[in-house]
Amino acid sequence: MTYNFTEIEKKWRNIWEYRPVQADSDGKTNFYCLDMFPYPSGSGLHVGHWRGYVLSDVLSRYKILQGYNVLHPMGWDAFGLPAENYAISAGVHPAVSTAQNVANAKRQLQEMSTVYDWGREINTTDPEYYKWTQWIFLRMWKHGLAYEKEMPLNWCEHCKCVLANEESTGGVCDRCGNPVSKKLLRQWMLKITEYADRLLEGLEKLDWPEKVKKMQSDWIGKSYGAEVDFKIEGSDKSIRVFTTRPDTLYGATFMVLAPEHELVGELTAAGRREEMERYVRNAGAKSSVDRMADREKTGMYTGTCAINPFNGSRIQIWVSDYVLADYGTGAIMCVPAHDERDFEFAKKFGLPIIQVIQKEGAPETELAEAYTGDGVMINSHIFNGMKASEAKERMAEHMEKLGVGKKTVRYKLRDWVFSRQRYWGEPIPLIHCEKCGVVPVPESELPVLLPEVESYQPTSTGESPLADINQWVNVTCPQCHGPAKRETNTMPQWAGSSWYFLRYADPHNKDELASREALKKWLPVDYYVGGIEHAVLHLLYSRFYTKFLYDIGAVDFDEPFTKLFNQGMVNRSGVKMSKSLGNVVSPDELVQKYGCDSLRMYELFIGPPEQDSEWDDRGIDGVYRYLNRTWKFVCEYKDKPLSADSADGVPSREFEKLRNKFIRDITARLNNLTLNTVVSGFMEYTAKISDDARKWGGIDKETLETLIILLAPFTPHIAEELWSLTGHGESVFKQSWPGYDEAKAKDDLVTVGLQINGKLRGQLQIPDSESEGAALAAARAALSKRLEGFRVLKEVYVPNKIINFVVKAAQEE
RNA sequence: GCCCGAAUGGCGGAAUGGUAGACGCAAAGGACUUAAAAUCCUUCGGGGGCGACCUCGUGCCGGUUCGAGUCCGGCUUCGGGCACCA
Repeated sequence: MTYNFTEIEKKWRNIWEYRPVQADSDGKTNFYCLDMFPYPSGSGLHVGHWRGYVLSDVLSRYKILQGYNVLHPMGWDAFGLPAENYAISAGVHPAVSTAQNVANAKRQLQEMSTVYDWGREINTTDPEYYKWTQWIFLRMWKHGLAYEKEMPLNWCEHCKCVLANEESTGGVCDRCGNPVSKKLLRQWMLKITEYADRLLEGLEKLDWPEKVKKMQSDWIGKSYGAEVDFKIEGSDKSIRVFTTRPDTLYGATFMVLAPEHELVGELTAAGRREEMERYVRNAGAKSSVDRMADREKTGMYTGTCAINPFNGSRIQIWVSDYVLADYGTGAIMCVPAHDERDFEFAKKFGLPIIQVIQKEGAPETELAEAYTGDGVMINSHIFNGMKASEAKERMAEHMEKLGVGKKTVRYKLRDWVFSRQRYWGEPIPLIHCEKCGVVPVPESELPVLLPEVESYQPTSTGESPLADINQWVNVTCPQCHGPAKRETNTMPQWAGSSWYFLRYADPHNKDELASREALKKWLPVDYYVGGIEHAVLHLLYSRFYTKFLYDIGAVDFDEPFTKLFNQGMVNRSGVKMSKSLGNVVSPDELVQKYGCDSLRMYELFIGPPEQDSEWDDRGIDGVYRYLNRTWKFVCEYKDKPLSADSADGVPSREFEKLRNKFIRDITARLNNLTLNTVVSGFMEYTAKISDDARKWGGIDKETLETLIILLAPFTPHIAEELWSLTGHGESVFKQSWPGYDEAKAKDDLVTVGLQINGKLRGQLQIPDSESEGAALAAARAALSKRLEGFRVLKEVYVPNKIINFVVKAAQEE
């Protein structure tokens, strides 16, 4: 009587394929449980991927048993650099390698027996799918959200491609880890900044980890301040700056322009031009990494001055690369007394420092460093004596009155660089006509198919490989029918994943991205499971897309994911599993050796789901042994109900109590998603009822069958087989999640800890309903020896928990 | 530099302010076996005692409380995010 998992798992996988475990009837509450879909890499899935998928599968199966109508789909994010880079390194066409990788990953997922609805499988590289990816882009273009711009962009020489701001972290390419440089290119941009405020406000109502919300709001980076105009001496022009500290305006003793600022050439005095050009060129050539690593301030005086609009003093205009061209106005007013960077710059170049805020009670001495705290205004004319925090508001109003500035708001968020110079992506459905300019491909002609080519290697020129395919590039203009050329850049990997969750609701629709009805039924996503690495990429882009689709009336909700859960990574030797480190554990062998149920349960047992965990090859033995014991236990006792001798009812009441308690605990733990403790709970409970069954020579049917149902979401095969062995013809997933009765879960006797001065000194078993007086009397008796010679100052009684005597030695009095 | 987390046995980890170390791994001893594997039983934070027991113990220093792994203040170390955003 051994547990033959190979046979059992094979058997049920086959049966489930014909009769998928999927809730189907209407009239139930709908529940949309979604995994972040993977890009199908060549190395397949490892045990780290399984972690999230097991979690969402357990949750889906639990909801099915609770009677929900569950949508749990899966698909493939198959366009983009990772897929293309893999294809290039493997020397095969991306379409071929992608298809292979999808097939392999799908096989792995099916070996997990996840309840994915494969009838809804989607693939971002399917023309029927990317037709709608292109459609959304066209709608954005028509609404003025997509625009073309030539500007210095993040360029990765290794990927030979531009990167979005979000894809360049710490000056390094998010994809390949190589340094990013700036390159002047004409690119398509999406005006995500137009949604900055709504993307920020929308976070409030989301049930997401605080960490992710914070990362998004930091990324959007809203700051309140003022724009101020500084007149240029000897010119009628002025320089506009953005500052969050209008209260420090009297302390502005110089200005700095970014090297890329448009006025740099004009303001540079004749004798300094050559040197300035050199400085600007050097600054532009620095990679982002160098620019950040090399924090020593450099800069050059233009030879021109501006006028401080409040006190009329002449202040020098400098150029330095510590000012960013693409934030604010690309120019700043510098208040060295109250800004660390300005202080450093002023010290280095001998520029004046005027303190305008004094820390309350601090002596009036020269500043050794910038003071950035609050305080009282000094050297600020009529504002002297005011608190700086209040002066901020007053002075902003004052400058509005004088007409030299106005209150404003700025964001760190930049527009989204949306075009890529690579082959393996959705073609951007636009046409460049010499006469008509940029013309959209008519919606009726979508999708614009990605042409089949022999050579898809990236070029270094900043142009897509598609530019070489003349017969594809050259078209007639849809408007004037004259000669025109297709846009040859493709969309970034994020395009297809920014809306895929909508398509699952209605994956085969040929007329719309999804029908109103289907969207209404399923969206927004109730539960979204995935890694934290997409905190500001995919999750921000998806929210932007959803808000746009809401605005054009395509969907009637404006946040796509109601609840987000980030599962922790699975590490090995303290580092992330990755193919390049060679520390990847493949689930395939483990399934072969221990079975899918064991691996599923071990993935949960390994640690708290939201925390990173360390993979231990031997740990899986524990759950494997547990499942074997459970198997033997059920098989041994399925035909041994409690005998008639136990008619006094004691054993069945005991089982009833244990059962109700366990259902209560497991349900609570499942709702909390503390799934590691669910597994330990099963181990303890099964051991306990096995012992009792042995003790009494049997176990009641309900207790045995409840165990099987409760196990079903976690270890579906063994549960289904045991369910069948206990004489049921219908799937265990047609059962209902068991309820419990709090009254029946109650213990008659409770164990109470006995303490003296907070230290444990004994235990006491008392009836649950014992009165406080009786409990204290019993406790006093139990500790009588220890209490001798002490005076009891206080007795603390916490029912069902603890009795504490606060005492003092008699002779101390 | 700024902003988040985290710190508990040999290891993964458990513990609504109430009996710290559940559950599992590893290790040691035993049973079964010709033997091994598998399985089952026992032990398993440190120190002390023949012993029922005593004592110390949740990164460090303080505080609140009858009682702190848990709450508060100040550190240390590690991990993550952002990083010249004016």
